[in-house]
This record gives sequence, structure tokens and C-alpha cells, in this order.
Amino acid sequence: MKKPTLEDVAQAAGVSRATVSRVINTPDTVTPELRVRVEQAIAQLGYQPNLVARSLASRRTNILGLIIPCVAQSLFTDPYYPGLIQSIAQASNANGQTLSLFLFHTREEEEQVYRRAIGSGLVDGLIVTAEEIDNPYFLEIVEREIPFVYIGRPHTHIEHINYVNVDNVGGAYIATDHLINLGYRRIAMIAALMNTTTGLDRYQGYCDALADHAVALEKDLVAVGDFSRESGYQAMLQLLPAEPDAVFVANDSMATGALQAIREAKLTVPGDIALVSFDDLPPAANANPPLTTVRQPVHRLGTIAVETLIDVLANGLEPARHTILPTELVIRASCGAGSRVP
Amino acid sequence: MKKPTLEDVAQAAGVSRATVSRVINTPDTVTPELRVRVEQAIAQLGYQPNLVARSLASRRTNILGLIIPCVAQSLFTDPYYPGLIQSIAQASNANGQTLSLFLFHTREEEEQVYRRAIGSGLVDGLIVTAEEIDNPYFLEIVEREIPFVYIGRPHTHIEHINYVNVDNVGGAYIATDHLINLGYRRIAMIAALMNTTTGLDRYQGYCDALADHAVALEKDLVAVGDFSRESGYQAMLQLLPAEPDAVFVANDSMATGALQAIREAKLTVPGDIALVSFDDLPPAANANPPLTTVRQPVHRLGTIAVETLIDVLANGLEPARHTILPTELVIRASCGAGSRVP
DNA sequence: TAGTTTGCTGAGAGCGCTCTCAGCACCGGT
DNA sequence: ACCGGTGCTGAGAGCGCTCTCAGCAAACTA
Repeated sequence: MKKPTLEDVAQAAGVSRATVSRVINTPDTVTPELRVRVEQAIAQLGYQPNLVARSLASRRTNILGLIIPCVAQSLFTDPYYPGLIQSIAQASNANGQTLSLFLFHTREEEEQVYRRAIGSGLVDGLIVTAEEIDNPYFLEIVEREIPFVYIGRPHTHIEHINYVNVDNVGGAYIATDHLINLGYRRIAMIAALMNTTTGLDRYQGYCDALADHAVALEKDLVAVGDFSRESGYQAMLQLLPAEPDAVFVANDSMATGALQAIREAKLTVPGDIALVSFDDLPPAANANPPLTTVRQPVHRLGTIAVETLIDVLANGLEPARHTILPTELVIRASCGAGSRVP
Repeated sequence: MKKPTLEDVAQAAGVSRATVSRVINTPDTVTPELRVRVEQAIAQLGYQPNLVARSLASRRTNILGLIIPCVAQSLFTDPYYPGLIQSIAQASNANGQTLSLFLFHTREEEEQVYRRAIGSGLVDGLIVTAEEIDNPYFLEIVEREIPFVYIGRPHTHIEHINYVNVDNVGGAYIATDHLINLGYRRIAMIAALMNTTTGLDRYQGYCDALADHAVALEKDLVAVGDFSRESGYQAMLQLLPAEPDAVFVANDSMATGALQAIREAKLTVPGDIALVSFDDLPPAANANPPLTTVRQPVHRLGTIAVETLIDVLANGLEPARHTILPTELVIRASCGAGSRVP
């Protein structure tokens, strides 16, 4: 049995195609009597509109694309992306949109995936995360004026980009500030990828806090990782000889790595070294000891990204929308607050 | 500037629409001379086919749907799904398909999401994970003969379901068998949700192994969790009074919870209690001590699911395809192998 | 009463593509 | 020279929907 079409419903109800379309899309423009007849026909035939045909005719697919370049497999190891994907999916549902996921790992995949996401008419708009700022495809999105929202902070040299981001500078500041207030002075940092704005901003906040308290920034108290647990472990190994009394780590995953390095060095947290990190994803609360960490509102990040995109779709690209979400320090055991007299 | 269409390319190249279409879809049926002319026109105009129009005409969208019911937020806490999503995305790319993600958390969302995924013509086929077996929408997929692949083992009372699964019974068997061979005798199990086939199968493997070695199955050596870390913690608490010398835990997340409960009881792993779990996701290797665990090939699971679906799409529903992937025991510290003389 | 205005409905023209089918040139076989 | 292939191409009919616009009756204004 073939799927019924608008035409079939129209015939069954003894009206025109246009009227059935109206009953579905703008019910209040149809006489109640006719509407009921059409609704019955729809129910009886089990009619469901064909979204593809609708998209072609209306030039609106109601599909949102989410682009995530899976550099360094971090999608797999860091719970940040699952949370983001989930919230974006949820927000898409709430707005009646379908979500298409564009992940890629290699350059060839990237080319192919972007081709499908851009200019094929498949998606109405795009949410882009963690893309390198000078990526040619990313620039193409901007130039072709495809409605999109960036998650993160784009480089400033491109104007009029819609984005939503968390306050990384501020979060890193309060984390470092917290350590200083607890009386620590040799505060190290395990920073992250300095070619990402996130890595840059968190380092910035650390520097700002030190400066505001007139604590000198020492070169050998800063190590750099790549957000992964393993890199946190290595960075901590590198930091240990400098004998820090506290470490601010740019994310939770690296902090768990650092924790292991400290444990293996027969030192304790926070007794010998205090730790504060960033993200507040599940590993933070589950670590031993539980991590004091800066919570970023991942869920709101996704929700607002979708809402911003919907707004752009409805009201045009101008003016550019920017949202910076506040962060919050979650105090647990690893910073030594409570066990310590400043 | 409007997007160029087939018609525009045809005019620019001085051929018919049909010929341009052929150059794009079946290039070798067109005279080289014409083909070159068309290709130049395409390049010059920057033409890209409109996928929506193509879908409507060809009745093939090349979109695959992935349905994940986010019961109990486990998508967020368990790294299983991120890995699965990633592999499915990658396999979709490799097969020139676009992936649409259908997640939902509430009943209303479920209704809405399923409506969009089924019968709207949006997707060619579906990959369904972890759905309750008596879910009405799931049954609808089966009845309407929508091409789909189930990830997991469906209940046997529905025939002709394509599925791909890991050998949960076998994996649980080798895990338990391993503990028995190491000389443990009071082997407890933290099982998982007995209304899932995964939970059931892993329990089955445990029972089988005990039976084969003539070790009695004791009621108070079995506790049940829901795959979450927290439930593993609770289950371990419940098990502790029965004084097991080893525990087989149905997944890694619960094992990390169990680890914490054991640590808090001032007992050591594997000294006082040995632990073996299931999954081999990142938390397993990163735990303290590292977990001996049964590795399931998550990546292949996703790849094969996609390939099976593509096969169904190309060659029809019959016969039903079943794939069971083998599991493998990864021996680390938590089982006490090496430190123990059986 | 005539002339608007208003409110619904149906006809029909697309949306941009695929795909069948007829048409036409050209081939070799007889 | 005739005929049945063979290989390409173009015309045109959809795919299932939206949306404009004309048409028409009822309601209002003067």
C-alpha cells in the first residue's frame, strides 16, 4: 500500500489540495466544517506530510546541522561534547527542527562533509564548534552568508559572527583567585592548546588573577597540554620539579591525569598540592579527591546556540548575536578549602 | 545572486537538463566532448545539486536516522554512546550518507521525534539503539517495514529484525571464568537492568560460567544496578556484608562506583576484593587500580550497523541480517592476575 | 439597491531534480 | 541499398508539496 499524499486526502474529503494544506499549516483559515472533514480524512488514511516535498516547495528544510571536527578524538574521551550534542538535540526538538550531525576525522572526510552541509540546500542553518579559525570551509560559510552560530569565541578579525561562549577568562580568574585567597603562592597552571581561543582565554584569566594580586608569573610553573588526560599527566610530570603548592588545570580531563602523576610521586591532594580545574563534567565529581572546578553551563550553551540560530533564521543575519555565559566555581576537596587556614 | 540550478548549467553548456544530470550521476554515458563542456559550466557557475529536489525526484534522501532514547541520561555519563555515535557518523560519511540524530528524553519528545523519523520520508533507514522492546513506535517501525537495524539483541518474539550486537553472554562468561581460574570462589555480580537484553545476557554469562565450574550461585552475591556509577556504588554497598572475594560488574561505570564503595570500606582491590567489569571504555584504564574488563568493539558495532543498513536499503529486508561481535578480556590490575597464586 | 469589502476555496504554477521514452544518427550485416 | 541494432540526447512528465491569485458568495457601507 502506497503512502497517501495530499491529493489522496483532498479526494477523500472532497476538497482541493490547497485546503488540505491549509488545514495542516494554518487551520484557523479554514471553515470549521471543512476542517473537520479534512481532519477525519487525514486520520482515516493515516496521512503524514512528506517532509522532503514540503522542503522543496517551501525552501525550508527545518534541518539544523551540527558540525564537529573530531580533532584528536576528544569527542570520545571528553564528556563535553556528549553533553553539548544532547542539549542541542533537545533544543532542536523543542523548536521542531531535525538535527543532522556532521562529524569528520580526516581531511578528505572534512571536504566531503562540508560539501554536503554547505550549499546543498539540506540544512537551513549550521552550528559549528571548535573549528580552526582559518579553516577554508569555515570562511566559506561566513562568505556565503549561511546562517550559522559558532560555539566558542571566534577570532576577532572576522566581523559579524554569531557566537555563544562561556566566560573562560572570568572562570579561570575566579579559579586562580580562589587559590590565591587560600594562601597558595606557587600556583602553577596546566594550560591547553594555545591555538584555541578556549586555551588562550583560560590562560589569560590565570595571568590576570596573578597580576591583580601581584603574584609573579613564573615560566616554569606553566605547562601546556591538549585537553586530554594523558597530556595532563605529562604536564604535571613536567611541573613537579618546580614544586608548586597549587595547580590550576585548564580542564577536568587533564586534571585527572595530573592527579595520577601527583599520586605516583607519592604526594597528596590537597595536602601537598592543591588542584582546581575547569568544566565540572562528571569526572570532576568522581575523582579522588573530588575536584574543585569551574562549572561551565554546557547545557545552556547548546540551548542558546539553537535558539540563536532559530532567531537568525527568522530575522536575518544582522545584527550579530553574541552571548557569553557566566561560569561558577564549584568547591570540592581538591583545593583544600576547609582543611586549610589561610 | 541566486543559486544556479540544473537548468542554468544546461543553458550555459548548451545542452538539456537531462544531459547535465547524466554528467553528474552517470558520467560514462555521456560523450566526452559534451561532458567536458558541462563540467566546465558546472565549475564556472559553482553549481551544486540541490539535495532536497534530488531526494524528492529519486525518492531517496541518503539520510540515515539514528535513534537513541536518552533514558536515565546515560548518554551523558557513559562514554559508550559517544563512541557509537562517532563510529556511525564515520561510517555514514564513508557511504555518502548524512546522519540525522534523534534523541529524546521525555514521552512527548519521543512521540514528536518518532513522527519525524517515521513516515515523513525524511530518512531512508533507521538505526535504533537501546529501545524498550515493547515500545509502540518501535513496533511501528517493524510493522511498516521501514528499513532499520537494531543495535543490541531484540527480544526473540519479533521475527526478521536486523541487528548487530556484541557477544554479551560470551563476554560475561570469560570474565567470570577468569575469576574462577584465579581461584576466587565467592564471586559476586553487580548485574544491570534486567529489563534490557544486555543486562540479561551478561547475567546469563555469569551464571553459565559458575555452573560450568560447579560453583553455586548465591542470591545474596547478586545485586542489580542501572549501568550508572552511582548505582554501582549502591550495589557494592549492598554486596559488602556478604563478603565476596571477587565481583564481576556488568559495566565499567558501575565498576568505578563499586571501586569507591570498596575504598570507603577500607578494603583494597584486588587484595581484598578482585574486580572485573565489562566495556573497556576510557574509565576502565584510568581507574585506580586499572580495571580488568571485557572489551566490546564499539567502533565496529557502529560501522557494521551502518553497513548492514546500507545493505538492507540496497537489497531489501529479506533475509534478516544478524551479526554478533566477539568480545575480548583485557587483563589489568583489578582482577589480581599476576599478584595471585591460584 | 448598487458598490465595495471581506473571507474562503480551488486552480494551477512552480520548487529543482530524476527518469522514461521517443528520436536521431551511425554502425555493421545482408 | 535496406534493416535492425546500438548509443546518445532532449522533451517532458512527474515527485508531493506550497503559495499566489482569481473567483465567488456573504457581509458591509452608502
